[in-house]
This record gives sequence, C-alpha cells and structure tokens, in this order.
Amino acid sequence: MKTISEQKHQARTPVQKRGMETKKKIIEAAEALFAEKGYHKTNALEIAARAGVATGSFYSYFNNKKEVLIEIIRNFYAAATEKVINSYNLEERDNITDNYREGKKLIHHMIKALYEAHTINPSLHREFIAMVLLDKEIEAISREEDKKVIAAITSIFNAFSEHSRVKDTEAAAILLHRVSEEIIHYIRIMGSDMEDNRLLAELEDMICRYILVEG
Amino acid sequence: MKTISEQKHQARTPVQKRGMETKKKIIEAAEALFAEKGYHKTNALEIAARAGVATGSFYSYFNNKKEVLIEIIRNFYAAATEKVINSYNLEERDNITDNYREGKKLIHHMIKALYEAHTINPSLHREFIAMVLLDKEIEAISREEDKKVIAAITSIFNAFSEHSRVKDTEAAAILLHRVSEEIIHYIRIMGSDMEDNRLLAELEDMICRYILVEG
Amino acid sequence: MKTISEQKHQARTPVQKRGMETKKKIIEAAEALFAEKGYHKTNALEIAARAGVATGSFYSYFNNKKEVLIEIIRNFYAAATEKVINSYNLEERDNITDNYREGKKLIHHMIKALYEAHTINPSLHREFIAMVLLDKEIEAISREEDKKVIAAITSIFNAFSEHSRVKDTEAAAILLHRVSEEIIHYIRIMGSDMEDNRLLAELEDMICRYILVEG
Amino acid sequence: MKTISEQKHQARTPVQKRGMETKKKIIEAAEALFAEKGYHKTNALEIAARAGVATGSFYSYFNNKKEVLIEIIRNFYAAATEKVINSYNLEERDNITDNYREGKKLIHHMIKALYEAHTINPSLHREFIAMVLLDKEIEAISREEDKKVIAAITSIFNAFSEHSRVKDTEAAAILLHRVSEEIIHYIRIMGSDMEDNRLLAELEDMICRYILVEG
DNA sequence: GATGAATGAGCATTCATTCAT
DNA sequence: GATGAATGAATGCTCATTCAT
Repeated sequence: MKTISEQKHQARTPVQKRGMETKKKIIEAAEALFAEKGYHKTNALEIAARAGVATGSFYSYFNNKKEVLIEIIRNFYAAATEKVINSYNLEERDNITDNYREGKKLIHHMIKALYEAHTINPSLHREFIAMVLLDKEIEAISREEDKKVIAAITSIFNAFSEHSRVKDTEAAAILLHRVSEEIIHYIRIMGSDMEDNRLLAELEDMICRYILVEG
Repeated sequence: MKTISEQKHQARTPVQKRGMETKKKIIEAAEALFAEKGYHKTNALEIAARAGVATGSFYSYFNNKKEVLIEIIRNFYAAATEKVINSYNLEERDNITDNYREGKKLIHHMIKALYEAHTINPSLHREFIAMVLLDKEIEAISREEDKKVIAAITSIFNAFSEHSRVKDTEAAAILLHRVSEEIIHYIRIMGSDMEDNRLLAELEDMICRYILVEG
Repeated sequence: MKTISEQKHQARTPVQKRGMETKKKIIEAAEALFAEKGYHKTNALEIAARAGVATGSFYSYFNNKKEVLIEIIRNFYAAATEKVINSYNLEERDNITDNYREGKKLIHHMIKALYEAHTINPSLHREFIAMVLLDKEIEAISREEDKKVIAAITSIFNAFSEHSRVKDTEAAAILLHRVSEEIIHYIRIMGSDMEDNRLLAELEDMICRYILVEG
Repeated sequence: MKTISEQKHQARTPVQKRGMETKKKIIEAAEALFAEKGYHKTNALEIAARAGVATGSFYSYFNNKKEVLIEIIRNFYAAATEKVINSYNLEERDNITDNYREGKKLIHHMIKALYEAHTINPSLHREFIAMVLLDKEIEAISREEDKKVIAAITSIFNAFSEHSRVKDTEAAAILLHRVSEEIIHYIRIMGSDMEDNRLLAELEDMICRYILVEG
C-alpha cells in the first residue's frame, strides 16, 4: 500500500547563483559556530541566524545539522589529502641521492610541509577528529581519505626501496601516516607546552632512523 | 529574598553501603549505555532505568550526565596510567645490558604490555577520546594522567641515558607516549584491516632504531 | 499606510489555453496525490511538483490547498449527481406498469445503475466523504447536490404515487437516497468481504418491499 | 550493530492515582478540543494547556495526538457497541409472537433505543466517522466493533427465522446495521431539516416490511 | 505569466531537572 | 533516602505563502 510519495523531503541542490551563495553562507556560518561552540552545542536555528537566512532555508539545503558537518568535513579532508599528498611529492624527490643527509633533508621538508599544511582552526579540527570517532558515516569519509594518503606513502616507499630500510611498506606507510598526523595534531590542536620544534626534531629523527639506510 | 539558598544542589557522596551500591549501579549502567549508543545519545532517564533506580536517585548521586562520564573517565584513566606505568617498570629493566638485542627485547615487552593493557570496550574508548577532544574538563583529566606517564618515560630515559641515542628526553618521552598510544588505539579501536602484528612489528622497529644505540 | 492593498491576493481565472492546461495539470496532480496519500498529508509543494509547475504557479490558480479540493469535489459531485439522476430517469420508466415484477425490475436497474456509476478511486472517495464531514464549506456542496438527487427521487415518487406504498414522499426520498448511497459506498469504498451481489440483492429486496404495492 | 536501545520512548501506563487522573484530564481536554475545532486543527500543546498539564506530561501518556484519538475512539466504540447490542436484546424479545404488530412494536423499540443511544456530541462524532475513513488503524477499530454488532443482529435473525422473511441473514444483518446507523447518523450528526420522527417512521416501515412476514 | 528561492510562524517532540509523596 | 510524575524550555523540522528575478 505504500505509495511513491513516502519520499523523504530531499535537500535542494542549488544551481542558480543565489542558491549557491546561500548554501555557502550556511556552510560558513556552521563552520564558524562549530569552531566556536562545538558541533553538539550548535543548533540549526543558530546556524541559520548566523548565516542571515531563515530556518527554512537551512532545511532547504541540508536535511539536518549533521549533513552540514559532513559537507564541511568532506571538503576539509579532500583539501587536506591534497595538501598532504603534495607535501610528499616535493620536487626535491627527483634529486634524491643515496646518501643519508639527502634523505634526512627530504624528510625534514616533508614534515615541515605537513606541519604547514595543518592551518585549520584547532577547535574545529578537534570537532572533526572527535566526530570521526563518534560517527560511522564521518569515520568512513576519513578512512577513505586516509587510504589515499597511505597509498601515496606506499608508492614513495616502493619507488625508493633501495634507499630505505623498510620491508613491510604497507604497514610502514600506515605507521608513518598515523605517527606524523598524531604528532602534528598534538602540536597544532592540543597546544603542547613544549616548543613545536623540539617535538618536530625528535619526530624527524625518529622517522629518519626508521626509514633511512645509514650510510 | 534568595540568599544562601542560591547554593547549587549538591550531589550526595554516599558513605553507607546501600548508597555505594546504588552509585555503582548507576555508573555501570552509564558505562554500558555510553558504549552502546554513545554519550550524547544517552540520557539520564535511560541511565536510571538501566540501573534500576528512579530518575531522582540519579540526581542524588550526580548533578548531571557529564559528572557520571567524568567519574567513569577518571577511573578509567587512573587505571590505565597505572597499567601503562607498570608496563614500563618491567622487572627485566634491572637486567638491562648495553647490547642492542637486550634493548630490543625490552621494548618488545613494553609494547606488548601496552597492547595487552588496552582491553577496554572500543566503542567506549572512542567516546572517551572524543570527549577529551570536546570537553576542557575531561581534557584536563587526560592531560594530568598523560603527564604521569610521560614523567615515567622520562625517568626511564634518564636512568638509561648511556644506552640511548635520545638527547631531548622530555620531547622523546612525549613522542614515544603519543606514538605508542596512537598506534595501539589505531589497532584496538579503529579496527585496522591489517594484522595487528605487522603494525606492532614496525612500531617496535621504529622505536628501537630511534632509541637504541646500535651495538 | 496599508489601505486598499489589504485586498487578498486573488487567484487567477485562466482564460487562455495555456492557463487552462496548467490549471488542469494542477487539478490532476492534486487528485492523484489526494488519492494516494490523503488530503491532509499532501502539500502544495508536492502538488506543484507532481503537476510539473512551479510552486508559485500553484498559487496563481488557487489561493490554497483547500480550493483545489473544492474544485475537485465540486466537479466530482456535479458529475455524480448527473449520473445518479440519469440512473433514475431510465427509459424503462415509461414502460412502468402496475405490477410488482415490473417495479422490481425497474428498481433492480436503478440500483445497478447507481452501482455502476460509482467508479471513482475508493481512496479518493473516502477523502471526499471525510471532508464533507470535516468541512462546512464542502458539506454545503454535498448538501446542494444531495438536494437535487432527493428532488429527483421525490418527483419519481410523485409521478408513480399510485403504484407506491410511500406516503411521506419527501422523507422516503431522503431515506432511499441515503440508504442506497450508504450501501453502495460500503461495497465500493469499504471493501466488504461479502460478495457485492448478496448485499445488493438484499438492498433491492428491501427497497422493493418498502416502495412497491404488492400485487 | 543496532543495539537494544533503539527503543522508541514508550508512553507511560499510569498505575498510581495521580497518573490516572492526569491521563483522564488529557483525554477529556482532547475530546473537548476535537469536538470544538476538529482533530486536525487541534495540537498537542493545546490539549496539554486545556488539560492544565505541561506539554511533557502529554507525551508521557501518549506518543502523539493520534494515540489520544485512538484511545477516545476505542472507548467510544466499545461503549456504543454495548449500548447498541443491548438495544437489540430488549426484554420484549422473549414475548415475541408470530404476529406482525408485535414484530413492528419490537422494531420500533429497537430503532428508538438506537436513536437514544446516539447521544455523543455531533461534531465529535463527525470527526470519528471521518477518521474511520481516513485512517486504517482507526478503521480497524470500527470494523472490529461493527463485527460484534453484525454478529448480534445475525443471531437475532437466526433465533427468529420462522417469523422473518430474510434468507441471507448475514447480508441482511450488514444491511440493517449500515442502514440504521446511516439514518440515525444523518439525523443526529448531519442535522437534517426534517423532523426526526418522519425519517424514523419511514425507516421503521422499511425495516418492518423487509423483515417481517406479513400476518 | 512562470519560476523557485526565501521566509518564518507553527507544531511535534525531547529531556534535564525538580519536588511532592 | 527513594520514587517517578510533572515540568517547560529548548530544538528539530515542516509548509503555506510571498516575491524578486
């Protein structure tokens, strides 16, 4: 007996310029509020108000608060992945030689690049990481992006296998990815008391020793 | 007219046996629910119902939902710190010698111990980590415990400085702590597809190379 | 400052061909949706969407949802009245004789005709009957049409008074009208488990006994 | 992955006196409002306000507006069925004789009893009948009660088969039930212009002629 | 005329918390 | 102390209607 019209109200996908702008305003407002007071303490009404649109408009573009978050996170992770992969694809890679100091310099640049890439508002970033832990759908987005980064690292290992100590490149890629992200998150979003450079220096040292063949 | 009575209703601290048991029942119910459906989706009514007590009783022991979480997290982190520190204070420590293989064996045991120590329900653990990111008060608890662990690691470094490559022991301690936790969390709570041992092996290798003086 | 412009926006009455078609499309869409999901669960947006016109266009032709319903119901009842009255004005009427069997045959045809005339979608018909009960304006439409039918029946009684038992022709007309409609609705829209013919046969018998002079 | 706690908040079933009274107040308020402004135009907030309880209390006892309606309708139909069946079980039944006048007297009493039994507020009754047409769940309640009445009528036919013209007692029972209800509803809730007695007299005549063997 | 984005009042529902019993 | 009914502010979401393009 269920008819076709059981259909759930579908969020609008704007095509016109005005619609695009409204959607953008909503996303920006949501982002600001998520950063300021956190996702759970923000509600749709506030987002709409901050965006300067009516509540109804919010629900024209998103079915609920989570959908905005997902859109924001998706964009953020896509951009982050790109940045990170780029940071691994430095031009210097071409100049790689077989000596330890060159490798060290390369790793130094990579870490620096990764560090520089993490420029997002720390509070917002906390929310994202928390939501990855709390929500399966958001976790899936994060995993998808992680896969790309890990694939990139693995391919680097494979390309430079003769210069590297690493045997299990797949495990090593995951290890490196998680370790680098973790330490940079620690610095960037946890606000370590320690000077950033001291931790980065140790990280660099650890990675070099782990990866590079001593020569 | 309101004078002294502005005082916030204060949750009772039970001393009698019955009260202790009621409180314990509430904590266990809350823990189960936080694990099953997450902290944010659990409410006081449900916790009381699951604990088999009246709603009012819940508010006799806790001022709100967060207080239960804090109590649970506090207990969990205290126990975790103890386990972790114990895992670093292995008896073998006394037998340490200056050779690489002994050091490697020691690190292997430490990682194993850390891995074994992480036996909490993964969903609950996710909630905890997320809440550390989302709530300043909970973050403070976590930081406090982390400090203890880091102090323990630092003291190990100091004790064995002659056998270790590490110079900046404080930074190294933080690095080691975060890296180990991160990888073990990755295995334990993210449910990596990879066999646990492959990642653990790489972690061990990385730490050894980082810390130990080659013999 | 508001003066003349207090005037309620007046729905357009289309005269051009395009306008007529748009209005027709809206009415058909509304009818389909009212049948599928009921009047109360259908909204203007959906009607417009199903009709393939813009929301705004809907409000060009109708001031609100109820107006469409009224237009549909008005059309439906006008057509129904016509059908029903025609079913009472059978040619056989002319051949009426004074004997019981002829009268019975005539009543049989009338009931059959009434039954055949009720071909509307049962769900939609339910909505109509419900709305007649729920809305005074719609009730008035229904009453108006009923009056015509009752007048027709009364005039038949008057024409054949010598062959009929009925004294209070006005009351009898109402009785007959309501009884016939009720039973046919029961069959048609309630979906009685019983075979239609059994009920129709009893109805026929009852009406015959009530009206016809035994001969 | 779906846990137990997907459980929908369950409406409370009050056992204590206070709870019973609150529920009763809500039901009475709902009934009054449904009669005054109709089911669809009444909302939960109003019902609570009229009942003199908080919105939350409404939702403690009912999951939504429809549930109150169902409770009211269920009670109403149960009472109505009882009244109607009682009206068919008149004591005079025992005195039934084989002559037409006795039968006529009996039928007269039955119709009178049925008429007297319909004392509900007409507006409310309209709502009920409309909702039977509009909502499957409510329709089911009505059908269930109708079955009982029809069974009672059938059993009367069976008991007095020798005095009755009726062959297909099942169909006749349905016919009689619907016809009587319809005419009495017409009088009671549609507010016929005609004096009630004229229609009732015709109804009585029709039923007598239909059922009774002429003596 | 037609369009469909925008509006915002309105309604359903939840839940932390209190308090009379 | 324990109970659980009652509270009502808060929030999510819908939809009739308007109006700039």
